[in-house]
Amino acid sequence: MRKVTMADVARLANVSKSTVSQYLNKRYEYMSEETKKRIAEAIEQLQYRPNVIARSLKQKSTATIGVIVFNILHMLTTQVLRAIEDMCQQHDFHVIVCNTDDDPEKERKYIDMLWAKQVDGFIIFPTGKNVDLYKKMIEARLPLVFVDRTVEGIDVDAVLLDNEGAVQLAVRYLVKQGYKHIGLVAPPFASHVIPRTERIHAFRHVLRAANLPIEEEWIVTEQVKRIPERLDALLRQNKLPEAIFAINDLTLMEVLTFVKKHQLSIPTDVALISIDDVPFASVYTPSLTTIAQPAFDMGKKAAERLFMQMDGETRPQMFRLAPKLIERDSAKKRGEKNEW
Amino acid sequence: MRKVTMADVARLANVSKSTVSQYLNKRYEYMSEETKKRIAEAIEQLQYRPNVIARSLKQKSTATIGVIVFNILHMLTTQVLRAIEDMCQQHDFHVIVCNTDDDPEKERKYIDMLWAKQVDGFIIFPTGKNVDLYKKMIEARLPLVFVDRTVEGIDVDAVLLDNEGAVQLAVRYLVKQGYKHIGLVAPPFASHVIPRTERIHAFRHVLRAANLPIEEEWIVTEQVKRIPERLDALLRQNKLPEAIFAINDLTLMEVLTFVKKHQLSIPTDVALISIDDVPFASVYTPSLTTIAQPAFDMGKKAAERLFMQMDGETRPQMFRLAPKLIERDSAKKRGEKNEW
DNA sequence: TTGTACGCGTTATCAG
DNA sequence: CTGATAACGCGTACAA
Repeated sequence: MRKVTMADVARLANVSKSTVSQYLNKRYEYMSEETKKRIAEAIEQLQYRPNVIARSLKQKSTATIGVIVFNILHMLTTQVLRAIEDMCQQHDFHVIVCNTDDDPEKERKYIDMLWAKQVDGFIIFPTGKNVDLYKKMIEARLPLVFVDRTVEGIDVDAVLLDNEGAVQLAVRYLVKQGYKHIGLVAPPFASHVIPRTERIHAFRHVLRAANLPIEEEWIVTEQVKRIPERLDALLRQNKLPEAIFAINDLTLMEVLTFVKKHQLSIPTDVALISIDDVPFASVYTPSLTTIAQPAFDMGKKAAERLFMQMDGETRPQMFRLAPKLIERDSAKKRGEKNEW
Repeated sequence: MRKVTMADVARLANVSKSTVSQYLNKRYEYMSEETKKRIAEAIEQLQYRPNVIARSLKQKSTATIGVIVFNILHMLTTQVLRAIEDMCQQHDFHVIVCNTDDDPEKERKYIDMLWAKQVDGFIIFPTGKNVDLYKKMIEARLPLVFVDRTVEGIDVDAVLLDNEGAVQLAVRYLVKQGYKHIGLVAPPFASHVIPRTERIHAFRHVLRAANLPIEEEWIVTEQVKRIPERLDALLRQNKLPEAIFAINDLTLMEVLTFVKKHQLSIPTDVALISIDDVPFASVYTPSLTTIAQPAFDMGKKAAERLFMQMDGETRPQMFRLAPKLIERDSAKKRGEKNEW
């Protein structure tokens, strides 16, 4: 059961390989109907499938891109990926997906391997720790788009959330609803994690601009699993802020764990808003007010830019996509009667 | 800036291509230190990266597998995928991911394209509608594993949830907690959707075995978006069952929407259990009792079987992985005081 | 309109 | 220990 090749088809159809090739590439302008039919029959009879690998070798294009993410289990990642895959589908491209778990070593290995595999481009959620490699990719003119994070000193297309805008949306909303004592909950500060850094930074910025007090105790940046106990401590001291802003879905979960444990009432005891529109936001009681990331748009944009790069030279650009406030009940006006 | 090839390295190192090739493949047994060094230097200087595509052509292996799923956005899919990717990472394999949206046409196209791309194997969540193609794949000895669903008449490795067991776990638990009037909520019946079919079927079976009444009105199989209204109707007629079994996460969401709308109290007004351990199960109030699918194990098993097939012949086998009851508060004993 | 011959970048074989 | 040379399967001038 040897693999059938073009030569086999040619032999059976009694023509040469090139004729078969022309046929496959629809260059039938000068081909007799008779020949076409014979080739078609031979292909059908032999169940011939062109070997794209061989073609790639010649044409220097694999119609495949590599997408390197931290963890496909994160909702944002999944959605971005889905959007990328949809775009690729339209261009008859395929997507190779790799998880780095935010480990620079894994990232390096994946980039090397996919590069060797001749992928036509990369969309990466960068760990930020392989600056030399990123530079080499750019030097080699490998189409490349960063998503979610950028890396200082790397001049490349990047598609990010407008984090400052997201924080503004959240904090201003809380303020408008009458909350003045606002806390933030985030994982530990890490300068290379752009969204986190920007959000925490913007938080201070926005509070200051609104003339609100910045209480350091209310800026909880902590290992995710230890967030509930940090909040516990605040509660014990009776120092819980009136409202909590969770900077992403992971931290939101911890806040909810805390809230549930103490049977606090939202938003009466503490109001709640978060970035990432979690799927259960509307069925939770009370329904959760969130700032949604335009995940699909981000994926779409990233893919678009990548295809533009593959089509020809473009200048690197940074795109900040707009977040969206989805108002529900968890941060309703202070003192206002809640209907749930 | 032409791509640098092995020939360039050979020229610079003053050896032949074959020697470079040997070097790369670590066949240095009879190679002089001197030569080794020269080659190493040339490679470094030229920043040479072997072209895996060319190698694949020769070796008939791409170290790449195709994974074809309905929709990467589903939690089960994401988790299975993550497990597959982890396994592949260990074998230095890559994963191409494709979404079919349960459309047989898309599925056919993807299989054809990936086949042409010479992937070394397939893991598929099959739509079930391309029987001829599946058969051709098997005929061609293409390593293949089905996940989540099987297809009648196709003799191939398949990794599935033990659906009957999952339903038993759910219903027996409800019964043990004192519930007798149990309803089921599911998307519309469709014979090729194995999990759904098996769960609905098993539900009747288990009820019968437990000598419980099978009330047709309580078996709600309906378009997901219309589920709440179906439940509304039951409620209006005062015919709501004591407990509801949602056969997956999607339907669970609809039940929760219904519950929230009417401000019903769980489990007092209606108890709730579902298949799929949604991420918010423990922070919801009350926390949700669920039947968890062993998604990671499923992915791992599928990948293992695929690698076994690639290693040599194996006999097709069906694997039924065990679900797990995660007891929380949404289906606590009828009449028992709840502490949330 | 079709066939010949060569190139794509690598590996395998076999001399030397 | 190293180097020619022939594949691998396909695309494409160029020749016929």
